[in-house]
Amino acid sequence: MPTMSVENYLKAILSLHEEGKVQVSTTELAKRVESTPASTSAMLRKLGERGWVEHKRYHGVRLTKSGHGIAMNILRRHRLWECFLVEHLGFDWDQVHDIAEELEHVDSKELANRLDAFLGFPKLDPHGDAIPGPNGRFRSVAARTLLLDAPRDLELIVVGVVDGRDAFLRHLGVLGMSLGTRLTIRKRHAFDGSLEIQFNDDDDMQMVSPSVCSRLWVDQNNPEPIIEFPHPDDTDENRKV
Amino acid sequence: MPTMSVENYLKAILSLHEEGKVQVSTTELAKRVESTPASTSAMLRKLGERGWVEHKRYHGVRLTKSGHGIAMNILRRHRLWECFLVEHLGFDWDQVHDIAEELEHVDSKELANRLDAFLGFPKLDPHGDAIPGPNGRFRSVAARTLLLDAPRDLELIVVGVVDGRDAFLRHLGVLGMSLGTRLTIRKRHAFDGSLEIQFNDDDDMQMVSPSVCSRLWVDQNNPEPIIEFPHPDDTDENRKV
DNA sequence: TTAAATTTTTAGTCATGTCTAAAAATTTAA
DNA sequence: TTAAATTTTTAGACATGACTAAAAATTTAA
Repeated sequence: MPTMSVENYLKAILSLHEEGKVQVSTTELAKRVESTPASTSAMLRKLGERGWVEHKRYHGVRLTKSGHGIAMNILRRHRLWECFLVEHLGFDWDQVHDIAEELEHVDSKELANRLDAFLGFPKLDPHGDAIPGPNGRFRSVAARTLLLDAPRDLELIVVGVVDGRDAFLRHLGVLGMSLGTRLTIRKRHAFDGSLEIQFNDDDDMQMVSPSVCSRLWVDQNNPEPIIEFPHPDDTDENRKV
Repeated sequence: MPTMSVENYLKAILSLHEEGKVQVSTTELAKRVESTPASTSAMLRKLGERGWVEHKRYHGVRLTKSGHGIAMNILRRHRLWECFLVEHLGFDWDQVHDIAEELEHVDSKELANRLDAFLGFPKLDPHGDAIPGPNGRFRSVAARTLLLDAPRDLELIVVGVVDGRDAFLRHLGVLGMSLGTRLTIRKRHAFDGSLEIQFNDDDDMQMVSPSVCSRLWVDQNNPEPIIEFPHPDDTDENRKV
């Protein structure tokens, strides 16, 4: 039932959450959706009334369970369409964003699920971002992926090294990483393949070279999303395709 | 640039034109777009101002060249998406209308053209309706199609009979058909495969059995649409895919 | 801690597109 | 041809979602 405008606001709040902001400020959100703080303020009141965000005047918003669910769904559809546009229609990965921005609002669970199946249940979109499953959660990574191959926006934990030489382990120490470090890939730089990593313990960002990333095993850290919301009857297992 | 609402009105006017109405009345149009005559009246004023329809107060509307072009484009996208949904996502042909109704408004010529190519430049959608090409005109039928295999909504001309027996030719006479008869398929009945045919000379409708349809050769009658509008630089030949 | 700067909200408009009710124009029928 | 019925348009509201300008609250700095 939410309008396109509402969906865009919820999606923008989600993306700011994903960037580490727990409370999202009105001005920040306005910038993200390309509107004014005044319009955003009005919208936040409405989103609050409908139970999609928690909003304390002058103190920013955060998504509620149901708001988070809606936003994850938009993100899912956006990224599935991006896959389709690149893999099947031959668009370049940098041309598809605006079109997916429109397609994502086409409202049909059935459509998203069938498209998902048609694409072979991809875990990553063409930009290397994680695609939420039909339950509104990011899909699990196959245990022990190389950091280099892991999806963006998913909290990971370092579980092993490919290369046990002292020099490499010392270098890891310099980067502030070790076994057990919790981190999230935030950006892939196409130019040299390096990743921008967020360390989840202190929220620091760090650039990591592809040669380091290809020597680290990671696994998905938290099966539960920060805010829990999935309905018991809407899991990966009993999806209707 | 037109809004979703405008697109829906133009599409509805087109479909009424296709059903033989030269001038479309406000009430009729209101019924088709599921709004009130008052809202429709207001919209018609706007469509007139923008040059998409010709509207004389109290006397109905008809599409202008540019309005016709826009409407044909929506129809094209609608039918291409229906093809995609049925052929690639495995929907039943009777489930796809509402979804295509949303997808058709996603505004990208590039997307439509690539989708068209992906689908193999189909001439018919899953309901047997003709799909307009990128130039905004229905595509030509391959010369001498069986009437049974011809697309809907395209003016055809009877050019031959498969079966020359007297009995068949007499039956044709009873139906009011002969070589040179101009007609348009308006509906396919899934139940028995019979077609509802509109005779373009007198606007009469007639039900024709599939056994008759499979014995008649037809060709496309008028390469030009009733209202001419294609731009010289936007033809089937120089399409960008 | 108080004044200045910043952020957020409210107030008031505007555009789009919808509606109902009433008025105006046209068509139909007596 | 005039009255009745129908169709179409206008008038006046309303909802959504955007904007600018101004007021209120909060944060920062002196």
